[in-house]
Amino acid sequence: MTTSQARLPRTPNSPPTEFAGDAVTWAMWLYYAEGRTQSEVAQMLGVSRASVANYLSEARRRGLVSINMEPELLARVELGRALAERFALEGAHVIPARGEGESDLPDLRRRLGVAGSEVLRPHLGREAVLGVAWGRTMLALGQALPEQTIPDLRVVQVSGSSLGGEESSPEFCSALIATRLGARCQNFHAPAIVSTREMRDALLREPGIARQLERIKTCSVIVFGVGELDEAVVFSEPDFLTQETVSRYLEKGATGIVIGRFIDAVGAEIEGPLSGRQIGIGLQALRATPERICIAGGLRKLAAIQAVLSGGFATRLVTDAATARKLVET
Amino acid sequence: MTTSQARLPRTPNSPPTEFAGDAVTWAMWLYYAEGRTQSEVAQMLGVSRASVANYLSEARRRGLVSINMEPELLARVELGRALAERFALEGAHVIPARGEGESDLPDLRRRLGVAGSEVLRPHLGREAVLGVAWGRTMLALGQALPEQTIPDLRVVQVSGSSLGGEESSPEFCSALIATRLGARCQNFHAPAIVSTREMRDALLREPGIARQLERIKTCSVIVFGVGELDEAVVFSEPDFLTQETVSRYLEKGATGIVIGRFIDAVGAEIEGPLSGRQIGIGLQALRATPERICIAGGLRKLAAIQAVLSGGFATRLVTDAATARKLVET
DNA sequence: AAGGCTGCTTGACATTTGTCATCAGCCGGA
DNA sequence: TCCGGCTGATGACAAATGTCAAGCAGCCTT
Repeated sequence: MTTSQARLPRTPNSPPTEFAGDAVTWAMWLYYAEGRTQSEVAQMLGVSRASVANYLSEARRRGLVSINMEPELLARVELGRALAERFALEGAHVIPARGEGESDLPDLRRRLGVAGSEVLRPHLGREAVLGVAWGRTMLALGQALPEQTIPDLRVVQVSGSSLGGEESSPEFCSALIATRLGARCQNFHAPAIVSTREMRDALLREPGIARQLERIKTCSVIVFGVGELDEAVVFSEPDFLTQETVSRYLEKGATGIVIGRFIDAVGAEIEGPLSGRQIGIGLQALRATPERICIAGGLRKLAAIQAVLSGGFATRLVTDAATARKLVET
Repeated sequence: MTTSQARLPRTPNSPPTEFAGDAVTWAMWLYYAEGRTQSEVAQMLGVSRASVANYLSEARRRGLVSINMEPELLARVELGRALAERFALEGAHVIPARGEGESDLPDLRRRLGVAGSEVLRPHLGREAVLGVAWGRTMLALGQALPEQTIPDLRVVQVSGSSLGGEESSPEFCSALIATRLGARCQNFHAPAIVSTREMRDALLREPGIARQLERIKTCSVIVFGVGELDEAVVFSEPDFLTQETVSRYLEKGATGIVIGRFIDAVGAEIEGPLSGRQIGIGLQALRATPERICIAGGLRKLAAIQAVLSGGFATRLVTDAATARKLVET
């Protein structure tokens, strides 16, 4: 025989009129709406607390109460999951899409930068080597990074200099990011594009350049953006990226630009006027880097981002919800 | 000095990419979406369980997660509260409104009957005396009552017989309800309306009739419906409730009928062709009853119900959501 | 640098909650 | 009338949770 105490006879109380005949609803109301404890509710209903617990789980089962997450947030998390699944990424971070339409690009870049800095952070232990590409999104990343000092961190510029506008040039981006992280910055002392294959080959034989290319191979993580490519795009690099040049690549099916290389819709490199004249990390070397964080958003870049992901160039992606939605739909 | 154990150094884990930089979101996801315990979450985030508890309450405070009640249900409960407040009732029970428009009246009555039986139940202890009016809603109440046996319960017919259709007549309603409750039924052995005042006065002097009127005063609870009144309404009592009679009352501002009495918009009794010729509980006697449960719904009865409530004839109301909404709006 | 202040984190503890075997009441069949 | 099975409620217990004072780190002021 157990030592259980004698079962108390209970006289269930009659519910207030508004809950007539429905103890489950009554209990639910007292618990969820009035914030009472199950013990209090049990006392008010005149039943055991265990019964109240049962009523409440019944109410949840019936869907009378439900716990909802912010749908926006939920969607973003699931978009991130879906992206990672769809493109075999290690992870994807989706930031809120501001309103509709192609609204405020600078703001989008700023927010991508903030998110990117969060995604980047865990990969920046000491002894880490961070490769940095170039572009306005990378600039935004640099601006978003908090000032700190990560001991023994190295920042490596992964492509030759003077591509892009003044501020978003490779040398500036890597310098800015290195400064913010309190890291040593190792720059490329060569242009990104030269006039001839011969010139490139000669430069590659230069000890400083060769060393930089070796350093690139030691990168533990690399961050890069994506350049979109269509008839309307113009580059602030008048010497080589002329309208003419771009058109040639477009004719061959170029869909986007990663670290200065033109790729088609599935991520294959496209030969063209610039082939053999570029100095900087190649697509093979990129893919050989352990962590490759791609930061890019905005629907204009949709096709380009898709190309990058299809090519397997990224292990992680930071993008906005609107773009993410389109990406998983394809 | 306390005996508290040395504080463990913790190394917070870095979040998956999709939650980059937001431990609160990460914790929330693991806890609410994946259903893990706080301890598990704490282990995964690499923080103490107490911190997880803090994160979660932060998430709730920020509204990232919310517990929602079925809005329909919530509205009904609050309508009940509002009705009780607005009309100084002890309580009001609001049942769901089926769809829009004046849909299915028999179904509405059936559901009102079910709800009414639940509201009535707690008032039916032994020694209780239940007064029963008449009408199709009372009939529905009778049909909804479960068969049972309440010892020493008495059911009292509160107005004279043969008003309303065959089945919804006072004598049938009280008999049905008494049968269902296993109670003794005390009927009125007189018509509800007679031809002259003299006849009524004479009947009131009859011992059986007088005794029944005394019994009415002993009622501990009375259930009644509400009759709407407009140009279109027709009664199945051709002898007295002629179109002509109804018109007379309408001219005087009659808005509804309670237990056979005509009342205006604020619940005052209206003198008219039937004055002094009715046999049954009067409005004063009704108001003297401790518990007065009014069961009535449907927008056609809106004005009539409002009149009844304004007159203070009910202590409790059972109605539908659509009607309740209109009632609290006035 | 020292010191105070603020905000976040933590371990400990009391409370609250979920669960499970058990039990009373009820129904239907023998 | 008895009996067996079924449903829903209960007490007890273990697990999960909320809360608090104390601790620590960063930051600003002095």
